[in-house]
Amino acid sequence: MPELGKRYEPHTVEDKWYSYWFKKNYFHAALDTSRPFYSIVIPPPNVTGSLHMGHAFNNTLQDILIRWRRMHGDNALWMPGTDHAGIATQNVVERQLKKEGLFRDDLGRGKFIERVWNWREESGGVIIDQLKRLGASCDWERERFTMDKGLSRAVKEVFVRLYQEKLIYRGNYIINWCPRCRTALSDIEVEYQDLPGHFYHIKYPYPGGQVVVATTRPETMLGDTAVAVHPDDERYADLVGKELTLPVIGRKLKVIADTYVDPEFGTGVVKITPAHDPNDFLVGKRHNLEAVNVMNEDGTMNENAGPYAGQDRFECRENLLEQLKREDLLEKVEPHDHSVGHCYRCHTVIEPYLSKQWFVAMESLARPAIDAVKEGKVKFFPQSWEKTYYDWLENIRDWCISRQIWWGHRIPAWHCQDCVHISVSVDEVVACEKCQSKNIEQETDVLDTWFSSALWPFSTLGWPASTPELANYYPTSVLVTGFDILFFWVARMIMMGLKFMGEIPFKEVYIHALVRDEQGRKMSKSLGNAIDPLLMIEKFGTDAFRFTLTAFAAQGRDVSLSEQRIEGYRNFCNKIWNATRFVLMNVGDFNWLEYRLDESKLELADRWILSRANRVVGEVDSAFTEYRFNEAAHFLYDFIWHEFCDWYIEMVKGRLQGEETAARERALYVLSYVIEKSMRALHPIMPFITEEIWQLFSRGGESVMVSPYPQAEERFINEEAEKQMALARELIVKVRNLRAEMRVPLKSKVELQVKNADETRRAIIEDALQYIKDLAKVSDIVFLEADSGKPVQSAAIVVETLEIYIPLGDVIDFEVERERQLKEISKLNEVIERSAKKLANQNFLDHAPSQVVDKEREKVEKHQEILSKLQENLVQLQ
RNA sequence: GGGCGAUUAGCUCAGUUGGUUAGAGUACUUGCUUGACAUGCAAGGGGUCACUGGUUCAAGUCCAGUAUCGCCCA
Repeated sequence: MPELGKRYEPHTVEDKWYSYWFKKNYFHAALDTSRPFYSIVIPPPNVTGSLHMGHAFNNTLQDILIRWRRMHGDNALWMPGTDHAGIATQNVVERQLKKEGLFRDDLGRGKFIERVWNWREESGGVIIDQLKRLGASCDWERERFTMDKGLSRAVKEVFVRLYQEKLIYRGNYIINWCPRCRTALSDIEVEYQDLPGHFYHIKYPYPGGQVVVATTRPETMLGDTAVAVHPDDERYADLVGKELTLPVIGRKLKVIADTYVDPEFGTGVVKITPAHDPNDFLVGKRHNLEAVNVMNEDGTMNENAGPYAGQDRFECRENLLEQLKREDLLEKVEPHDHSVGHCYRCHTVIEPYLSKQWFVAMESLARPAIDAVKEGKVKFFPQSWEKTYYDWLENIRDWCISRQIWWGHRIPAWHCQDCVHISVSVDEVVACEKCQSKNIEQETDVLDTWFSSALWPFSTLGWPASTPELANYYPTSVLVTGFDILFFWVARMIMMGLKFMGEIPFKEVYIHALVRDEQGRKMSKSLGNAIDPLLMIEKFGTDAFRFTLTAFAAQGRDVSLSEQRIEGYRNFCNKIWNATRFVLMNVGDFNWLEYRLDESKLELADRWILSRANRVVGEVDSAFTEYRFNEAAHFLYDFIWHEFCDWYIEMVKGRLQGEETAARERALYVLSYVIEKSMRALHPIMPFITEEIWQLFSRGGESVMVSPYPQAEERFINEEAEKQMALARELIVKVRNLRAEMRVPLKSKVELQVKNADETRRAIIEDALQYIKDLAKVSDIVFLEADSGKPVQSAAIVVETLEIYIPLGDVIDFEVERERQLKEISKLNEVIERSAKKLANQNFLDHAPSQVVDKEREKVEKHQEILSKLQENLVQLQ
């Protein structure tokens, strides 16, 4: 057997095994129908992206599930890929062009798109390599891109079918416009932020008077086409029907009555700007008002803004206010906080803007999606997200899917230049389907990137063709994602899956929280608190990093990450490494796989650790089933470090150094068994170190990755051994404690005199004799008769009502001993008092289940016995 | 304004369906170059489970309210 270094060096190990797995083709899920199918589609990261904490967390959890199910023998497919990320990618390439002094218009659409593809070839998909460093066991052969031929075909197919069913329509509506990206956005792509602003009270004159109108966006007044009051507002009853003059522009504005106006708010008079406010737009429809657009696409004012044409919208605001002030039309300015929408891609202030866009009618798609979750066809973990999901779908609004950018799926619609008819088709249209004119042009808008993402679970499997992949891997088993894209993605996938596959896209959804910094703040570039996952991998190794994320993945809680924690789990890797190193140093020629274990010869420590090991793997397995990742991680951590290393290894050292070969070999067998089994159990979380170590113990096994996930072997579960070991451990801890407090040097061994031990416990102590001697530095244990007194110059401990004297000779400090006893006594008193109070309560006796009452009685009896012994000891000290 | 969630040790967090003396990591104190590991070992200190009230034989856990913080929606 090879010798290991003192430290675990992650990097050599990681590269080695990842390429080994790759060569062995373990990542690939072949269509083999003999095994149960398990599938996950990756939330496709942006092709422009590089791995951040959110990705690392999300993909670690997916990899755990996939590796776990693969080891269970499932035909496990993890479908990878990237998203073309329309706006984000276009921005990246535009920034490059800018450095060359170019704009996209300088290239033209065709050349620009070519350039984006080139960029994608060269630097896109960096994140794929980063996922590999994370250990992701995706089926890379099947990697997809949302702009692939196949996926593009799916997008067109869906568009055409929805259009034919009149679920996609085109129309003039108020949408959210980003003047920087120069495109429309959907409602959910706008992020609202409460910002301090102003309420401007502006006077609108009319012959014989004026009314005061309050607004937060004065520049939009240039597009006012009416002023509204509430029909029941008596203050303004005689104003309705009058004509006002819009300052600056001079346009005549009718005063209308509409219940939309809240008389309590502001002055009770509202300016109506149908082209720049969604509510005003609706008022405009009701009252047949003209909609005057005063802005250009880039956020500057257009010719309708009169003297302000050409100015930026915010510059215009300032200048306009100046003018109003000069003309005494600005009554007052009040501070006013309001919620301002920002572009989720570039954070520019969004402008509600009237324009012609394409929409998906959502209502009929939403209903089945609601039902699917209500009927339990799709289950959410944690379940609490269902409510948020219902709320959104029940109040859903139509989805604006057209974007005025170039990079994306161009809408498959052709406008006839002669008869205005729109021909929508999957295939290129060469002649208008209505008038056969060849004078047609394809729609220039592209689709919202999320439109193609919504199809991901089936488009990646080959839809619209009916492929065997689709037949077997759809619906997928689980979707793992963050709550931030519940609406963007999860809900839309469910809708599209039901619509086009007639079936849900995934059976379960595990929704995880956000990774935050140690102070619980969102990680962001601007805050400078982002931790780079690759740096962490560099510094501490992939396994330590993955384990940290897993250990903190409690359902419904954010993950607060700090380097210190990763360091802690790096130490765990090292601990595992050194436990292995220890075993290998002792193993020699012994081959545990050929060893025939005589279970009847197993010692107490063996029986105990085998019981614990088997119990733990069962617990870990069921934790994974319920997505309790943090518990799985903690079970393994505690077992390996605090049971196996701290106790078992310490307990077998004597045997390993001893002369008796049979005892030595049994210990080596158990050590090997536990390590090998633990490595398999731990592999989904820490793929690399487990492979490295498993290979050493499997003696020519292929890979831990394709070995069976460990199951609890019932015959090893041994409650008796666990109880016995608990007594031995308590005894050892108490002796150590006493030695520490009395400052007994490690080199001087102490004798234990156990008084009044019944046969059972005497047997346990005798079984554990060597462990007690080794771990508590005890020279010998003698059993005293019931009536024997306490030896002079001795301390005493009570373990499970067993009284144990420890003669210390000169070393004894009676003051310390007295304090020790007093402390124990007061602790016990508290416990007894609490129980006694319960038992004195007749209601408790009447109502509580009898086991609970019995337990309480036993507790009091036992503790009282201990207490009286402690008190006796105390008396003898005085 | 509506909804959701959080509040447990100095810090970061676990705590299943109510039932042992509320746990972990980290930090802290003390002692250890123990033949696997100082990225370590042993021992220890540290908590009015945010607050108020209620339900219950029994509440960190269930209910109501209050406070503070966070997120989503309008």
